[in-house]
Formats: sequence, C-alpha cells, structure tokens
Amino acid sequence: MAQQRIDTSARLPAAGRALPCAACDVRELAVCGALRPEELHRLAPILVTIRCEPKATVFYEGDAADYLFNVNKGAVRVSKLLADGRRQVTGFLFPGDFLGLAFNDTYSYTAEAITKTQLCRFKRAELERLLQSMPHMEKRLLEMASNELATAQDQMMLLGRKTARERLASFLVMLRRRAERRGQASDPLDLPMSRGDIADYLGLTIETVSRTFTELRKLGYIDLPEANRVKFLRPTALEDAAAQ
Amino acid sequence: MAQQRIDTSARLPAAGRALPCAACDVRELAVCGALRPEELHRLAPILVTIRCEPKATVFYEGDAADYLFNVNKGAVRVSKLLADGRRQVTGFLFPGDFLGLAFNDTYSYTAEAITKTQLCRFKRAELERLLQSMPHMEKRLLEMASNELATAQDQMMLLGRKTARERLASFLVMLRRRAERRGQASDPLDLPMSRGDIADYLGLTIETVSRTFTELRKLGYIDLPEANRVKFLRPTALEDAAAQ
DNA sequence: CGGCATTTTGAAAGCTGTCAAACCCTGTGG
DNA sequence: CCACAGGGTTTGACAGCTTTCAAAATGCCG
Repeated sequence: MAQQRIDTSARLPAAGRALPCAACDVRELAVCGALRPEELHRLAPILVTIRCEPKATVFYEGDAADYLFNVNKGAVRVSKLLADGRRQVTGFLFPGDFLGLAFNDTYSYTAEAITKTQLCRFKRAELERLLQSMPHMEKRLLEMASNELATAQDQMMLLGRKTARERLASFLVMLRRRAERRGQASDPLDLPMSRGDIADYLGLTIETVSRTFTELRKLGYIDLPEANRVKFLRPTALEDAAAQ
Repeated sequence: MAQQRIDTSARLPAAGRALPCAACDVRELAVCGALRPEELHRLAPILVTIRCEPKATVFYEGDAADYLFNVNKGAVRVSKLLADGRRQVTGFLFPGDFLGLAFNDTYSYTAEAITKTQLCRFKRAELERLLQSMPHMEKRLLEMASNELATAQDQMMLLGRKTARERLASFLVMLRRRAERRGQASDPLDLPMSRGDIADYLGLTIETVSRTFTELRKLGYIDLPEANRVKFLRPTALEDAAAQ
C-alpha cells in the first residue's frame, strides 16, 4: 500500500545551469507545433534555456509558480504525492510539450527530468506582459489547456474503469502516437521512464506492470528486445486491447 | 465488468426550451464568483437561458462544440463512455461552474442534468468575437481551465492511488467545500447524484459505494438521515480519512 | 568478477467486483 | 386505505484481479 519512493535528488539550482536564450534552439519549438515562428520570434527575448540531468527536479509541488516551460529535448515526469508517500504520475512530457500551464500562484505538482533534458523557461510575469501585445497567444494557451483537460479526462477513464491490460495497452498506443506526431522513431519505441514511473502513471504496482508487459508479449502484440524498448508486432490488436 | 447503464433519455431539443436572455438571472453568476458584474453586463446580450428536467442531455460526446454554458441552478453530470458501456463520470457541476470550456471542435464528454437545472448558454463564436474587446476575459477563462486541470490531477490521484474509503471521504469533503463556497447548505448536505453516479465518479461499483457509506456511518464520521443526505458528525476525522 | 539497482516471476492475501436477494420508498390502482 | 409494481439502495456470499511479500533473474558499471 505505502509506496515510499521519495526522490531524494537535490532540487535543480535554478540559476546554476541557466544559459542565455541564444543557446535555446527555438526551432525545436516550432517543429513540435506548439508555437509558430512569428510567436517564437516575439518570445525569444524572455526565454532562457535550462539543461537538466536525469532525476533533477524542475520544480516541486507548492513552489511559487513563477515560470512556464517548454520541453525542448528529453522527457519530464509530472507527479503528485500523498502525505504517506503514495505517488500519482499525472503525465509525461516530451519535446514540444508545455509545462507549468497552471495559472495559479503555486505549482500543484512536481516536475522532474527522467532523462537528460533541455527546457525553455519563460518568466510568467514577463510572459503575461508580453501576451498583452499578442492577442492570439492567450487563445493558443487556452487551446493547449483545453487539450490537456481532454487528456486528463481520458486518463480518468483509464484509471477509473480500465483493467491492467487495457491501461498498459492504452499507454503504449498513446506513447507511440505522440512519438509519431513529434516525428521521432516510434516503432522500436524507447520508454525513457522506469516500471515504477509507469506503475504510478497507470495506478498499478511495478509488479503488475511487469506482468502485464509479459502478458502482452505472450499474446504476440508486442516484443521487448530490452526492458525499455517496445516493438509493436500487432498494433491493431494492441489498439483493440486499449478499449479506447 | 461491463456496466451497461446507457442513458436512453432523449436529447434535449436545444431550441425547444430556450428562453430569452432577460429570463436568465445573471446575478446567479456573480454570486458564484465565476464572473464579475461588469463582465456579465457585456455577456448578457449573447446569452440564452436553458432549463433542463432531470436526465435531460445538455450535449453528447462528439457533438459540435458550438456552445459554452454556465450552470445557474441545479446540478450537471459530465461523463465519458467506453465502447462496451463502462462509464467514467469526470465531474459534477453546480451553480457558478462553467461547462464546455473545451476549445476543440467537438465536446469530448457528455453533459446531463441530474436535477431540474438552469443554464446560461453562450454561442462560442459570438463569445470569441466578444472576447476580443475584453482583454481580461481570456485570462479569466485560462484561470478557470487551469483550476479545472488542477482538479483533474487531484482526481487522478484519487482514482489511481486511493482506497474506497479514501475516495468516498474525499468526495464528501469536496462536495461540502463547494457547497460552502457557493453559500449553500452544507451540513446536512444534499447529494443530488445517485449511488451509480458516485460509483462512476470514484471508479468503484454501486455496491462498494454503498458499503463504504455504511462503513463511514459505522465509524461515526457521518450520518445518513436519508440515502441522499449526509450529516457530518466528525468532519475532521473525515478529512483525515480522505488522505489529502 | 562483484555489487547494486531494476525487472521479472512466484505464491498467497486482500480489496473490490460480481451475482443475488432483501429492503426501502414512491407512485399507482383497486 | 391497502396491495402491488418498480426503481434505487443495502447487505450477503463468493470470486477474481491486483497487491503484497519474497526471491530469482537481468543488466549496468566500477
């Protein structure tokens, strides 16, 4: 029941690894469709690039929400903790995804890098000032928030009503689609997160996740050349198993 | 496993019960803090009041998302279905809550009245046109979406990691807080939704919800003078049981 | 090679689900 | 007024999926 996996990695010293904005490859953002070139041009002056090592914390639940981020490279895990250490991973972020889209005064979740990661950081106050002269931008943010909401509702369906097999199948199908959309390799698909991360995302235990991987492999839907790499042998069967 | 509770109620004929905007008590909105008086004044011309009987559908998952709503009176259930009939209720809306805040082309969920309900309806296209002359408004919507996201993440934690007792305790504590915030009676608290609705919201079955109500009653945390009315006997103990 | 973390597998327990029946309340009709 | 029907809720007994506890297997890295 108690799943005490408190991450003891030190918080990322925000100033320590900040680079001047010129270092940020803004084209990364454009490629991922999050922002348009003209929007990037306007945002470039207020953006700072951050590089994180695996297990570095971008921010903690409860921190003052002074910054917004855009993931540039790598992968980020977003999670919440209960007082007794139980953890729920609410999302994984990949290049092009926004982070910190919470317009409250504090972050309501923790964000941690799970691989070497590069992020663009925007100071919220500056962004909001800039947004006043970019009438479309606020609508874009609203669209993004709206998409996140739809995703969150799908996840509630997964957590509330799907079986372990359906959850893992849904997860793999979702990761594959997102990799395709980013134009990244999607058939031998890399899983940057651990079994524990997947378990906490799917509302299961590590053991059940592992057993369910084995189950999907024995069904011939996938292959696991390595623990963190998935080959899709019968993608359609896997999609059916996801019970979308 | 299959929980076929398909609602066969006919869709609400949108034109049928629409009333002129003058009939909408816009003060209701202000009271609930969703909108400010000056904002209401601007919105009044494009808003139409809708009245729904219990079980009426406001819109279905997949419908063109042409309207936004603000719940005025009553209670609305928002849900999604899997192909085999399993249902996940993603939220309950009460007076002051916004509905349809999805800026996609179609609704990603179904909204149904669970009591006699009154809603203010805004045509999205008109609202967006109006928003261009209301710079603050878009930010307000973004804040609302952001709050919904935070709520959705709490719900993921509930569905993924909490026990049945913790789920029901969390649910009752949340309903009580929201009733207080609206200034409605919150101690003998009315539950407008059925056990089935609660089950589908909490990712449980009707039987488990019922058993857990009995459990909380036997623990002395609550009383159930009627099935749909809760008296809070030990609110602090209930909050502890919610494992926030 | 050895140490350590992660993943996989096994066995058993437990919480919640399933199936079934009783109970309760309300509305209808004799 | 009472009998009856019907829907929702509660309770019981049992099954099953997932968890828990434990140990083996695998992979990584010094």
